[in-house]
Amino acid sequence: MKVDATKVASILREMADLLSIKGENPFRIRAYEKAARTLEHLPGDMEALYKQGKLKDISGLGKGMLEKIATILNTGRLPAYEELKKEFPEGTRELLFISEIGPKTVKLLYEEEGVKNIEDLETFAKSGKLRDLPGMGAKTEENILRGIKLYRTSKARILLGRAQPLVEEVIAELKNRASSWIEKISPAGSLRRGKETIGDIDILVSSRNSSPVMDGFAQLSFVKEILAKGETKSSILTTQGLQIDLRVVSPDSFGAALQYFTGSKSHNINLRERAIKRGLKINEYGVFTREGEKLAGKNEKEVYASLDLPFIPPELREDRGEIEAAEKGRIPCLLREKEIKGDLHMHTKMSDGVNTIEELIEKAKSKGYEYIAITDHSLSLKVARGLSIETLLAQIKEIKKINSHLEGFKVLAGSEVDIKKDGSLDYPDEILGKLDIVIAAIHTGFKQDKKTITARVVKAIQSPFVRIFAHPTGRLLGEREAYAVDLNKVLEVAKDRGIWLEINAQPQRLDLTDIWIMEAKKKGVKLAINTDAHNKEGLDFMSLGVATARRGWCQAPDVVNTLSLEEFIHKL
DNA sequence: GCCGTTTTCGGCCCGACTGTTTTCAGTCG
Repeated sequence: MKVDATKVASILREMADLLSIKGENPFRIRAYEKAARTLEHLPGDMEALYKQGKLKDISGLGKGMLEKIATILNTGRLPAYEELKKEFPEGTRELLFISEIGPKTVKLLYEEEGVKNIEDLETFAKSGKLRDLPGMGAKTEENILRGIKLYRTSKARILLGRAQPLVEEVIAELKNRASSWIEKISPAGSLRRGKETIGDIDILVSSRNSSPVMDGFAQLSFVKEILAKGETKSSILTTQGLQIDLRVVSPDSFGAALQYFTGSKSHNINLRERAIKRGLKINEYGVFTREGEKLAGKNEKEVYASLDLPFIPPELREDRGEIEAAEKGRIPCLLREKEIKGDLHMHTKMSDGVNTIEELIEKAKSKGYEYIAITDHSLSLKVARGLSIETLLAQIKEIKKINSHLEGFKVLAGSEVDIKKDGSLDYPDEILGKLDIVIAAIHTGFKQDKKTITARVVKAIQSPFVRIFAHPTGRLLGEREAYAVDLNKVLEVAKDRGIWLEINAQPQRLDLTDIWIMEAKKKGVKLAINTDAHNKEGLDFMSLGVATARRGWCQAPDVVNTLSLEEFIHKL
């Protein structure tokens, strides 16, 4: 049986939860959590890395964890895990997902009252007996019932592309209600780190008087329920069921608080451990000496500087080696959106888009681009009105004509050509040869096994006409898993053949993912950030693609569409 | 369970808010 990193990670994570219910040493639990997180983000084949002895070099994977991984790899089972599951029935772990309920409460409920799943809990709370347990009361009972309801209706994480406009609205309205008390305001949390999905929204404000800001926040038009309201921290639930946390600090702590609330959690833990080693203490108010003297806090730069580190961009703060890189002065100068000079993947109304080529040009020019590629769908993709050969030839002709009127801007005639199930391309070579740029992509047969689909992609990108492999994993956030393709193999072939991999900037795709972008960069494979726009507004998704690229440590030279028109033409 | 520029034992990030308590435990991020 083949066991992958995701499977091992989920076992370790489950063990962490069960150990916490058991009341084990919290640091032991944290070790399991960290190991799980590490494996979840592991690029490449875990088993291969294990066999090469490379896993032991990863911080957080010690002797004990490696033994467990080995046991799972060799036997497909883990006795320690099975023992734990005997102690606490299946449903008890799920109780942890209910807000207000933590490990202590689960243990109490299970051992004292035999509550072993959410249904039991609901019955027990409704009977009014929960309030009689030690440390519980009527209010807690009510909160738990609300938590159960929330859990059942809870929506998944929301897309970065949806969270961003929402947070802008919230900030605008908050400024409206408490403008004279707000000095600075900024999103924090995973939104600021540019993560592809967001669990809840964090906003930070600096103010000399928090009460009016908190009052304004509690009165926002989005508020369905106020979950907490204090001097420095308040939380609301919006009408759409999204949680928004607001923190207010004094201006001289804004940087420390922004650093702290931007996270990630493990980046912060690393930073704090570093502070301790230096005899310092770091919290959301600043960096302090043992004697309590404040060394930094006003802005993030001085917070990092007080720990002898250069500023680390938020997108890198994921505990993926950024602190070590910072120590060595190797924080890359990350790609900026204004460095993007073109967009190589978009659709017109000839296939499944809504705008004309001219409308797309106008929008692209307004973004300061020097070139775009028109890449409608190909022949056999009927659902997206793929272009017949005749229509494609007519489009190429039209583009030529348009180009003859353009100065300092060029439209490339392209196509998003389907990779058919056998790996062949959807237009004959003589047609592909007439195009300026060919993007190959998979739109059917997602369920092929790893070997088949990898061979299919490899065959396609060996075509001399293909320049870009689009949305390489095919995932749709919240809808569809990535297909089974072996990206390590694809990267190897792409490197050999000089194929560019796409970072598709559609909010639901953001594909390649940050981890694989890092891997592509490591292997020397160039990337193209494209919006795959189906209307002209869609070109604005570029910022999401850039954020994802930044999370993958990309610099301008890693991305082909940062090249000027003149330079780019030579690469085709 | 992990880890080491106070290194093989003894630490391990830190504070706010709530609800239950008469001083704090549990949860959360």
